[in-house]
Amino acid sequence: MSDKIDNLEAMRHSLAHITATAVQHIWPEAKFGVGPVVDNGFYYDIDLGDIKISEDDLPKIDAEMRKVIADNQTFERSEKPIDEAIDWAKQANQPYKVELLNDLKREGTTKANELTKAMMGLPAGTVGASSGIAEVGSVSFYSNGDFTDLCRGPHVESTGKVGAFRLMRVSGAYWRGDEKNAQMQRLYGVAFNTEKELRIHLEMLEEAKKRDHRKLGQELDLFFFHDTAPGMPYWLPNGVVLYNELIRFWREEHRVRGYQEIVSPLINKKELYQTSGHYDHYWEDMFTIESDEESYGVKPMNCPNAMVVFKYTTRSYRDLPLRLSDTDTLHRYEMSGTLNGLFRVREFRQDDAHVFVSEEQIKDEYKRIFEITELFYSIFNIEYSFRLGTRPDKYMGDESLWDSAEQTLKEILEESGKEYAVEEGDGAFYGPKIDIVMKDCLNRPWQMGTIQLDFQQPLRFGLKYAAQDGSEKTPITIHRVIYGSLERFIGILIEHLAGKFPVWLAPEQVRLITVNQEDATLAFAQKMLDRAVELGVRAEVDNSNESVGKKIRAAELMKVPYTVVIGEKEMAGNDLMPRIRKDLEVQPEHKAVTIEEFLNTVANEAKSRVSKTSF
RNA sequence: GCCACCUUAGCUCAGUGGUAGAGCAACGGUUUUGUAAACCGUGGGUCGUCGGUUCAAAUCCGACAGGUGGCUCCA
Repeated sequence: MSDKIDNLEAMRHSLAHITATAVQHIWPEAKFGVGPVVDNGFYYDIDLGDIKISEDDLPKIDAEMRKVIADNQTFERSEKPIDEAIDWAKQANQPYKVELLNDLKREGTTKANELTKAMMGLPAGTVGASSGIAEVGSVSFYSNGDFTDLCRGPHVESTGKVGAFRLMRVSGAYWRGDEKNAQMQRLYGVAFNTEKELRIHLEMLEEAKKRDHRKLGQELDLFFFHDTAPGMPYWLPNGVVLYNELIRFWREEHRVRGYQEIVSPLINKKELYQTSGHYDHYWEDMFTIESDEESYGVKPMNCPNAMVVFKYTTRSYRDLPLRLSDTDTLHRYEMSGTLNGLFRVREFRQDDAHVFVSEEQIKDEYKRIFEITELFYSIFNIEYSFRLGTRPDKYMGDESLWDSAEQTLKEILEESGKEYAVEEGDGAFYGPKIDIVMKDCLNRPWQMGTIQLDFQQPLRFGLKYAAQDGSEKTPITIHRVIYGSLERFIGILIEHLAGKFPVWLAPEQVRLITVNQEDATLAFAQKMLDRAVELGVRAEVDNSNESVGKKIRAAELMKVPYTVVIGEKEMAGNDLMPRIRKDLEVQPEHKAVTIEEFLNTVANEAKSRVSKTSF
């Protein structure tokens, strides 16, 4: 770790501290939670009772912070034995700090200190003020001016040395992340060493807004949301092209890899979910229907139906791995506050498949699935990472089975040589999983694909196959999606490409622009359009009574890959000079081509799903 | 669901107590255009919904709906 990073860390810590200082100056009754450093900045959780901080209060807090900074107060570090610290916190009327300290006492400060040292890269056993590590049994405090806060540090020397920052927003946050606890108010800030870095960060945020998939979804006429169905997208013709092309690609690649597609009911009796176990774990998050005195659930996932399909007929070891895929529409009653454009919706489709395997086949099948993953994610050239989710608090089945399943997934990940993170307790209730995570334009992580191991549902549904030795065995199910949901994937795709889709995905691949409104010009354009349609190229004619410049601009704004102007020259038999969207260009000077060359090239590019033009 | 904020024409936005405005888009006309915005004109809004305060509400208050940023949740 370089000094600069350490300094940035200390600086952000100090700013969180200064935020608390300012809040206490303004609202002396404030009770403080925690104020950690996060990506690009810091936050502080504060309980002000009935007083609600709104964004209008930020300038006031900011001004107070800058006063403290202008004072250049020294951060005085001190240590207290844990019991004294608890007394201090009680006296200071800081119940959250008392709670933290009591927990620290229970866990032992040694462990906490060693953890801190590990984070700071210091050797074990280091203690004392110079290292910033408290003696065993003690905790550290930092004081500046009239404010003292329990804090592990490190801090900068004085309040004047904190670089550039900006308070960004305020939001609610549950104490210790548990919704059963009191809701506190969280003040967020970003902070950098220099004004310039801060400015660059803020500009980046502005740029990110331009590629927000919700904004581009509207500008490019891809989809919209409506009060009639919150959280459920209406897909417009342009968006449906994207949707269908992605599914077409998926079908082609899965068909050759032995997947067979099924379709199953969207509405199922509650008994199905009782059998699968979803009734106990998921019923509250489902849309439900009472009809003919029966209770139905709108399906939130495909697996129970896939189990039914497996059980439909006798199965043999010869059938395994049995790979059943589907893209049925799913509904989940997500909490209103969590809905977010295409990233979290209540209605969506997954590029789903359930692979039924014997225990010996798990590893090999996982490898095959990893290969598919690699293919799909490399074609879009978007960064992704793996995340292993282990047994959650709410789980089904016995622990030893979970442990061995988790071990298997770890081995698979290790063997794949890919880096991965472990998220304890993040598995599905029926088994551990490997998730593929991608980031949106604001760097927020989203779970995309997921590959889950399931020993439970096959047991619950009583799935059996005839083994080679004539015995009956229960298969294991691998649940897997590559894109994740088509909705979320399209959202990520829009943001990463800023709406500039490769030719194979572009809703409109070619726009023909007429120079004038003469009948002959229109007829010529129409003939070229007919040929394009014949070759499977998605083309449109813009014959509006506008200047060529304006029509070019319109095509450019819709991010159409190819624009061709049709006028006297073309009609006289001259070659076309297609205008190529900048990001597709391989060379600034493109060559003239005949209509046939042009349309065939576009058709081939779309078919081979290349990301650059060959003109 | 929780906290804060937002909702005015198809879109982007102005309008803070005296019965609604602009640009773009749309439509009509003039023009007949050569690679990112020709010109003139026209239509379009119960100011998210419902209720309240007031002589008077887009504007103040409340509820609800939808959305944004977080929290929580996340198969």
